[in-house]
Order: sequence, then structure tokens, then C-alpha cells
Amino acid sequence: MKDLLSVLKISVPSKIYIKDPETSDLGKRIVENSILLINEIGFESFTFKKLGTKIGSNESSIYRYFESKHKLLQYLSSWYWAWLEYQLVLETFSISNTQEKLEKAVKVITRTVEEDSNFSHINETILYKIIVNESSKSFLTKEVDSENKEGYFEIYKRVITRISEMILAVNKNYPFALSLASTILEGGLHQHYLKEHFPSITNCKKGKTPTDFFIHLINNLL
Amino acid sequence: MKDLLSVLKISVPSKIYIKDPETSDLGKRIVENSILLINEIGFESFTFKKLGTKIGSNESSIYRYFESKHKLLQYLSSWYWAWLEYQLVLETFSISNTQEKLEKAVKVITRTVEEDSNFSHINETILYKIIVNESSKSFLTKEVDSENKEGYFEIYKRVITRISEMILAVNKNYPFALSLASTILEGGLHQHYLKEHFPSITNCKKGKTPTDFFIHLINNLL
DNA sequence: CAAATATAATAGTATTACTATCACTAAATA
DNA sequence: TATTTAGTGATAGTAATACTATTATATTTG
Repeated sequence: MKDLLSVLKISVPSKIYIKDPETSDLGKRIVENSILLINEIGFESFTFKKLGTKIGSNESSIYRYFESKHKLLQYLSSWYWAWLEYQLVLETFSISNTQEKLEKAVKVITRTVEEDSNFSHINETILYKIIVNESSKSFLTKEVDSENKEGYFEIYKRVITRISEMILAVNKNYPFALSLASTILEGGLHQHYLKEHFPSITNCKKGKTPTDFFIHLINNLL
Repeated sequence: MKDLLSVLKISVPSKIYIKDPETSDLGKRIVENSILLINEIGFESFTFKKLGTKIGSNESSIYRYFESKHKLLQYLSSWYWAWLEYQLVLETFSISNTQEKLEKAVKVITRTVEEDSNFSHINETILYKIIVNESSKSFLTKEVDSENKEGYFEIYKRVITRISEMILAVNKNYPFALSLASTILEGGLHQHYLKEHFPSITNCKKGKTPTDFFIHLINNLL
């Protein structure tokens, strides 16, 4: 996996950034450290000024890469979905049994990202925490519709479409494949969040993961 | 229902506000118009200054009721969950058949709030839109844990607990009642959001509602 | 070596998210 | 009736935010 990814590049919709952060050292430091800083202080308190200080660079230089912190969050989200899609395809590709394939897919999209695959400057484990805590904010805005038209959410939508196809492969008569797919994806993140902050309204904890919940769900539903 | 509510008062955790907005005309105008304004321009663009202008009052007066716009959002959310809990209890109370009771409950928590029950200055239809679009932001912050300890999310958690009890009444061996309950509640809001902004990743549309999806789900799962 | 490009440094702006102070009015209370 | 006091409004002020613009300097490339 590590080797494969060394020749592949995660591709994010180009309209999200002004200048591709993958093309320079500064760009990579911006992305790498924005993940750390957002994780530390939260998206609301995160500013380009603070990030500039952290990376020993100037606020104005960061603005050459991203129009706003909101766009940066969308970049990080898209990057994560692209990375997840890659994991998803890789780990399910060779499975021919439809049931088994779907189970694997659900595992991939609902599991905690625990080990840093480390093929890049991006720490996926920490990025995953940001996805759990902040990713909703990337689309819950007044600008969703225009941003959606611009293609900002293409990868996210493609992941859901892929899952829905696997659902239909198991049961072609199931009438809510897309809704189930989107529910598992967002619901998985949400259960991880609850486990951390609202343990009284989830059954998930150590030894009983969101993955177990959703695997049990699809096995009894489809 | 209208009559019943005229003697009942929706009760929100008192730590959320500085001064109870229900106790004055200005307070009610703040709440009433904040709902309209947040719906119009979105929570990010919403400010107390703009709200002050809208209600012909002063920014500083609004700060006498709410410490910040974040607290105001939490107030609106709590108010909604309290209102929903009331609907939930009222509409399921007299149903003795457990299956039927749960179905009704799922209907109540996943349906679109369409008619304004109009028992107060609060427009529930528009408030519901805010819940769909903005309510996640009330807990997705770095302050969740301390705010949770202060009891800000009590009503929300109680609604989920109630649903989970109804799930267990149908199938006492189902091992994920809380997770299923929280998934239906948040998932319902999310499907409504997708229907509006990302129709390509949901099966929900006119004539095929989030309610249909979740009713079908529980009926085949439990 | 010149030209283009990337970055840094500095300054500046409108707005935000408040806090503080003071004045005024209406209602409650002594 | 006089007097607190509570509620609201008006004004001012502050530190920080979310940028934009300009100029200088360093680095890369043709």
C-alpha cells in the first residue's frame, strides 16, 4: 500500500484551492500543520495567522494557496474522501462475493483510522479526527449549492455511490440503497463522535464499535 | 394540541441563557426573529448587530439575554428538542402495541415539520429548517464536554433514550438500541438535508420520504 | 544574466464579537 | 409619594478576525 501510493497522488478538485499545495514545500507545510492546528484548537479558533506562526511563515503567503479557512477545510475533507475511496477500492476490489464485499466496504468506511499509513506529509489518523469533528461544517453553509455545482463534493458523492452499488449487488430490490449508504457513512462518523462525547446515547465503546453496529445492521436488513 | 400547549411551557436548560427570553417582550422578539434571520442569511453571517437592526433594538440589549450567538443556537436547538419530545410523548402515549408505537415515534422524529402549530411566537416550520441546517454546529465545538456537563444537551439525550426504549420494547435482544435511535434522529435530519442539496446521494424525494426509509429499516431490522 | 515566480514583511480595512458606561423610563416597593 | 431597581437604549471602545494591497527580497528558470 505504501509503495502503491508513492506513485499515486490523491487528487482534489482544483477549484478548491488557488495554488495546489502539493506543488511546493510551503504548500505541504500548510496542509500538514493545518491538520495539527485544527485538531488542537478546533476549526472555530483556527486562523491563518496562527497557522502562519506555527509554520514560521506569513499569513499572506497562506492566502496564496487558499482563499479562506473554509476552503482549506474543504480541501482537507476532499483529500480524506479521496484517500478513503482509494482504501475502499483497494480493499474490496478482489472480493467477488457480494455480501463479503459489502461487509468489507462497511468496515473500511466506519472503522477508526488508527495507523498512519505515512505515505505523505499528511497524518491520516489526526485528519480522521478532524473529519469526525469538523467535516459537516464543510457543507452546512449557505454556499452549498453553488459549491456543489462547482464540483467540490464530487469525491464524497462518488464514495456514497460506490457503497450504494455494493448494497444493490447484495439485494437488488432494496429500495433505499443511496440513503442507506449515506446513512452509514455519516452515521459512522457520528457514532464515533458520540462514543467520545456522548457515551450515554450510543452503544459503541471499546469492544463494540460503530463498525459492529453497521455490519449487524446490513446483515439483518438486506 | 394548541390548547394543551397554551398552559404548558417549553422548558430549556437555564444555564443556556443569561435572562430567560420568555419573560419579556424583547426576549420573545429576539428568539422569534433570530429564527427568521438565521434561516435567511445562515448562522455564519448572523450577528447580534444585524438582529438588533431587524427588531429595532440594540445589540447590547441582546447580550443581556444571550452570552453569544452560539448560546442562542443552543437555546433554539434545545427548544426544538423539547418541542419534539412533547410531540413524541403526546402522539405515542396511548399506543399500547409496541411495534405500532415505535413506528409512530419514528414518524414523529423524521417527518418534516410542515404546519406551524402556532401556539407561540416561535415558527416551528422555520425552526425545523434551522435544525436541519445548523443544529450540528451547536455541539461540534471544542467546548462540547464542558457544556455537556452543564446539562446543555439533556433534552436531546432524553429524546434518544426514549426512542431506544421503544426499540427495546419491540425487540429486547437488539444490541444497538441507543445507536439505532441516535442514527435515526440525526440520520433523519441528514436525509432531509440531502434531499434538498444533494439529491444524487439519497433516495428521498417527493413521495419517498426519510420517514419511509427509516420505517422500512426498523421493520426489516428488528 | 534577465525575467519570472514565490515568499516575506508590512500596512491597512471593514467587520466581528464582544465589554463598559451612562442615561432614561416604567414598574415595584417602602 | 418617594425611591429603588430592573430593563432597555445609546454610545464608545477593544482586541481579534478575515481578509486585501503593496513592496521588497530571494529563488528558480529560460
